[in-house]
Amino acid sequence: MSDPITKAISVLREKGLRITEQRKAILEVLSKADSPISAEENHAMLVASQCDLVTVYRSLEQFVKAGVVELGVRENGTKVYCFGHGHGHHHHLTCRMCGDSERVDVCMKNELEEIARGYGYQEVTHVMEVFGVCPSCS
Amino acid sequence: MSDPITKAISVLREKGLRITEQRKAILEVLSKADSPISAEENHAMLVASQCDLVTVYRSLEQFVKAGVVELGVRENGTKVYCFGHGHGHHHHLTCRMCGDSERVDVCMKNELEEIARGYGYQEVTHVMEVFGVCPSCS
DNA sequence: CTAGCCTGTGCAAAGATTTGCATCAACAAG
DNA sequence: CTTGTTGATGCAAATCTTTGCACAGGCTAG
Repeated sequence: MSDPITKAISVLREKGLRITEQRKAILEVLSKADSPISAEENHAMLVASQCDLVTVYRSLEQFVKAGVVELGVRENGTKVYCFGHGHGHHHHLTCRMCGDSERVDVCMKNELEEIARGYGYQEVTHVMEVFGVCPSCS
Repeated sequence: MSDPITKAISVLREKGLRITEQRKAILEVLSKADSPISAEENHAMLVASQCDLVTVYRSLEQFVKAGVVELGVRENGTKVYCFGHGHGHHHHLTCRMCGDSERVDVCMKNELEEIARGYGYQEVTHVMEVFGVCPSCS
């Protein structure tokens, strides 16, 4: 049960999503990546590209909605995905040269929600990504 | 000189960028918008679509690099642009229903740079967007 | 185990954004 | 004002992502 994939699958089941070979393969790829990856990269890493690229896009979107996968953005706007690894919401510090990334646990969630409430906004969410040049690339 | 367009133009000149009719038109549209807008929206608002959509994409990108325009992201990943209005770096609280947005002057710039430096990262930048449902839409 | 419902998948096509390349024109120098 | 350099533009095409639709297959109830 400590296996992140097994865990993700049970969460998906709870949410009423179906477990298919394609989705298992996509999760498999995600668990092997050590940095957040895009839908295309995920598809390329599937053994023998066993499923359609469109399915990867759609599945990742579902995983994010279900809360088992975290969504991020590259500096150029590309969406990237990674496992939450139990920490849930978090952010990344990504190298704009090599794409490597570090987990950043700082977050202004609370401050932001307070400010938003000040403007009368409800259901507040946010996206944040940090970019730089890592030691190896500078 | 208090005119944001005139100001933007002089900055662009300083940076060695050329001032064309197309770019002036794009800045004009940007100055009229009261919320950040996408490249496509900007193009649609150009009188008689006087320039190619591709040019709008490229020009906005240049404006961001030159620092006269701020880049944001919608919740679905679309890039949006707005004038910095002299406040320079800032963020937005955007309604996910109607697209209206408020300027948010809170920013963790300093904390983030410190953290990034802790990992040995240089040239740190970040993107942050806050989303919610505004009073009129809820 | 079987049947049926309804989600998930693949294909095709639309839509959004980026890139390559030849031509055009802004700007600096003379 | 004229000219040359070099960045900017438009068109076409490639790339990335989303959407529509018919069919296949996961899961629940019997």
